[in-house]
Amino acid sequence: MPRTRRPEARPDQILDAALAVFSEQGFAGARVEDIAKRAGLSKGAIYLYFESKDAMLKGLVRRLADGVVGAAEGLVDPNRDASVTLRSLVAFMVVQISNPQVSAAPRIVIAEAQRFPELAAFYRETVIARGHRLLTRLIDLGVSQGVFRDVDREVLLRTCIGPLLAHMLLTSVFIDPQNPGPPPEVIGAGIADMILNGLNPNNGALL
Amino acid sequence: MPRTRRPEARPDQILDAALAVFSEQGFAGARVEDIAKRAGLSKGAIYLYFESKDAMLKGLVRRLADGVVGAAEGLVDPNRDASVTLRSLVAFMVVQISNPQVSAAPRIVIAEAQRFPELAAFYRETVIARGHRLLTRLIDLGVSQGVFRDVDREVLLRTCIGPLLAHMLLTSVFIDPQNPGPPPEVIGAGIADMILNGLNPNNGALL
Amino acid sequence: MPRTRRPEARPDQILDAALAVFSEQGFAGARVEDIAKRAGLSKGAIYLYFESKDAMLKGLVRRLADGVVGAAEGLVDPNRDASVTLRSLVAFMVVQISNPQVSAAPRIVIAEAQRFPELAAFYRETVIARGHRLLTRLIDLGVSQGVFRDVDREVLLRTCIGPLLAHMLLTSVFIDPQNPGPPPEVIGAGIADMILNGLNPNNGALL
Amino acid sequence: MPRTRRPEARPDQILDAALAVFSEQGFAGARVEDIAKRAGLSKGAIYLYFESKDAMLKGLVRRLADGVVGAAEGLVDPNRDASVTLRSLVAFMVVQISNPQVSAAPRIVIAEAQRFPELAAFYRETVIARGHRLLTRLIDLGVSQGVFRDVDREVLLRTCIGPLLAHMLLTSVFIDPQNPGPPPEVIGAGIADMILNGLNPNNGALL
DNA sequence: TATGAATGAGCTTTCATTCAT
DNA sequence: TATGAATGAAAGCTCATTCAT
Repeated sequence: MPRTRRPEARPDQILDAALAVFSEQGFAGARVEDIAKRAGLSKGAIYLYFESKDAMLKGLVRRLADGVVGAAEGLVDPNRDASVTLRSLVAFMVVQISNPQVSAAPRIVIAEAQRFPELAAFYRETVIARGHRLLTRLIDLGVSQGVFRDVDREVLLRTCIGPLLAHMLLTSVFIDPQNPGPPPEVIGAGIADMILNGLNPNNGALL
Repeated sequence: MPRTRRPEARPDQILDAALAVFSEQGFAGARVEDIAKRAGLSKGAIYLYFESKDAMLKGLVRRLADGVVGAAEGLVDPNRDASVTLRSLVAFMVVQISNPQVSAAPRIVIAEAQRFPELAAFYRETVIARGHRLLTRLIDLGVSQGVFRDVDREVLLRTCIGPLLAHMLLTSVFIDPQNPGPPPEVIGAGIADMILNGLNPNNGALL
Repeated sequence: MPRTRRPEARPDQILDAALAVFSEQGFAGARVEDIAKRAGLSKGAIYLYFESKDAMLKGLVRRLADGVVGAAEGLVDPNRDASVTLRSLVAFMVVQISNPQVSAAPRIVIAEAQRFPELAAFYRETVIARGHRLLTRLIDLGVSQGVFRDVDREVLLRTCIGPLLAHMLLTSVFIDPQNPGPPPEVIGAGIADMILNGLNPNNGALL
Repeated sequence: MPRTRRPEARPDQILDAALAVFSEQGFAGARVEDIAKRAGLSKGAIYLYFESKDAMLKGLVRRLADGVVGAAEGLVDPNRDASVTLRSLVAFMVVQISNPQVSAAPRIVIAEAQRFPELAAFYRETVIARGHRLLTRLIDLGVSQGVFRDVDREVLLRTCIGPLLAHMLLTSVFIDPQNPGPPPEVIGAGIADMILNGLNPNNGALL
C-alpha cells in the first residue's frame, strides 16, 4: 500500500508524528511504535531516518528554531518604533505559544532537559540565545529611540519570556477545565501593556 | 543496614533523596533503588512509607506547597502598602526559586505533568490556585490603596509568575556555564521594578 | 494488649487463620501478613510457631487427617450391614466436604501438590492411603456378607471418592452463582444410591 | 536465536511449553522466562502472542475445550444404545485423562481457580457446562430408550465425572511410585461397569 | 514471647533497537 | 526502502523471612 507522500518528505512526516505523540505522552512515555503508526510507517522504518528516539527530539527542536524563532526575528525592523515592534512581537508569540502544535516542542524540552544535557545545550544555543539577542537588539533600539528605559538585559529576558512561558504552562499543562481563561489576543495585549508600562521611561513614581 | 532507626523521620528522609534523584535523572529516569540507596534504605523499605514512585512525587509537591507557598502567604499583610509587599514577595520568591532544592519540585512537575494528569491537577490546586488567590488578594488591596492600576487577573498571574519561572529555567535547566548571570538579589529587584512599574497607575503614556 | 487465648492454643489459632486465607487466596496468593492479622498476631510471631509458610500447610493436612478421616474410620462397624455403613459413610462425607472449612485443606493440597512433592506424599500417606484401607475393609466386609459384588479396589476407590471430589469442586471452586444445586443431603443420598446400585450383586442385566 | 520462523505455529508452540512448565511448577511458580526458553523463544517474544501469563492459561483451557470436550461430544449418537455410548465415552475419557499432556490443564485450573475467578468461570462455561449438557443429553436418551433409570442430573454429573477426576489425581498428583495401579483400559471398563450398573433400571433390590 | 521495620531476591511486563527477509 | 518478529536489558513492586528491640 504505497503512501502518497514521497520519500523525501519522510523525516518531516515522522517529526509531525513524533511531535504529536511526545506532546500527548511525554518523551519517556512515547513509544516508537506509536510514532511509527501515526506516521503510517512501521517501527523499523523509523530507524532508516532517525538514529534513535533522542534524535527525533533533537530534530524537533531544530525545526522549531528554524520556524518560530526565525519568524520572530523577521518582525524586528530598526526603522520602526521599538515599542510598536515589541507589542506586535508579544502578540505574535502569545498566539504562537497558544497553539499546542508549537508549544509541544519547548514543553518537551523543558521536561527532558535535565536528562539530556546535550539537548538542553542545543536548545539554549538555537532558541534561547537567539531570543536573547533578538530582545537585546530591540531594547537597544528602543533605548536609543528614547521610548524604553535601560533595564538589565537578564531581567528583561525573564520579564519578556516569562509571561509567555507561564501562559504556555497554564494553557497546556496545568489547564483548568473549569476556567479556560481569556483568548490569546486579550492575554497578548495585556502582557504587552504590562511590559511596555514596565519599560516606560516617563514613569517616575516608583523608581 | 539502616543507619538510624527513627521511623518518624523516614518520609522526609525519603523525600529528600527522591528530590535529589528526580532532579538529576528526571522522574522516569529515576530508579527507586537509587532513591533508596541515597536515603540509606533498601528498595523494599521505601514501599513501607510510599505506595508507589508516583506517590513520592505527590509527597514532594505537598511538601513544597506546605513550605514555600505557605511562607509566601505569610508575607501578605493587609495593613501594609501593597507595592512594598509585592516587592518583598518577588524578592523572596526569586531567592527561593534560585535554590535548586526548592526549584526541583516544580521543575519535575512541569516535566511530568503531561503524563500524570492527576499530578497536574494536584499541583494546580495546591500551588497554582493558591498563588493565584494570593496575587489576586494583593492586587485588590493595592488597587483599593490606589497604588496599583486594575489589570486583568489572568494577565497578572502570567506577568508575576512568568519571570520567576523563566529565572528558574535559565538558572537550573538551561544554565549557561559560560555566563552564570547576576545574583538572585539583583534579578529579584529588577523583576519587581518591572512589575511595579507595569502596575503603576500614574503612568499615562501608554494607556 | 494481651490476647485472651493462652499461648499453647497459638498453633491452632494460626492454622485456623491459615486455612481461611489459603482457602480464599490459594497458597501462593496468601500473604503471611494476612494470616497473622487474621490470627490476631504480628507477622514475626508466626515464625515463632511455624518454620515457614510451607510448614503451615503441612500442619493443616495433619490436622485434617486426625479429624475427618479419623471420624470416618469410626463409622465402620464390622457387625453392621456393610451397605448401611457405606450409605452413612457417603452421607457423612458429603456433608463434611460441603463445609468450606473442611474442603479447604484438600482443595489446597490438590492445588499445590505438584509443587511440593513432599506435601503430596504426606497427604497420600495420611489421608488417601487411610481412606483406601477403610474402603477396602468395608468392601471386603460387604462381599463376605453377600451384599456387595467384588469389584477392583482401585476402581472402587475412584468410584467412591470421585463423586465427593466432584461435589467439592462444583460447590467450592466452580460454583455457579446462578445455580446453587441441591442440598448436601439430597446429593449424598443420590450418590450413595448410585454406588450401592453399582455394587449390587443381584443385578444381572449388564454384567 | 529462533529455531524456525513460522509465526503461525507460535501460539501452539508457546502453549505446549506453558503446559509443561505450569504442570511442573504450578502457575504461580512458573516463570515466563522458563516457558520462553522451553518454547525456544525469548521472554519478550512471548508477549507478542499472549497479553499476559494469565492469558496463556486461558489459552490452554480454550484449547482443551476445543479438543477433548469436542471429541467427547462427537461420540454421542442418538441412534445408538445409550449404554453403549456411555461405556465408550467413559473409556475414551479415562484414556485421555491418563495422558499427562491432557490432564495438566484441568489440574492447573483446579489449582488456580480460587485466585482467578474469571478463569474458573471460563472453565465452568467452556468445559464443565458442556460436559453437563452432554451427559444430560445422553441420559435423557438412555431413559427414553428404557436402558437407564432417571437419576438427578446433579448427582449424575458428580458420579460420572468424579471417578475420572479421582483417577487423574491418583495417577498424576498423588501417584504412588510403589503402586502404579492398573492400566487405563481396566480402570475405564471398571468405572463404566459401576456407572452402568448404578443406572440399571432393572435393579430393584436397593431402591 | 512479641513486634514491625527492614531486607533483597525474584517476578512480570515494557520497549528501544536490530535484523532476516 | 520497508517490514515486523525477535531480542534482552531494565525497572517497579511484592513478600517470605530476619532481627533489633
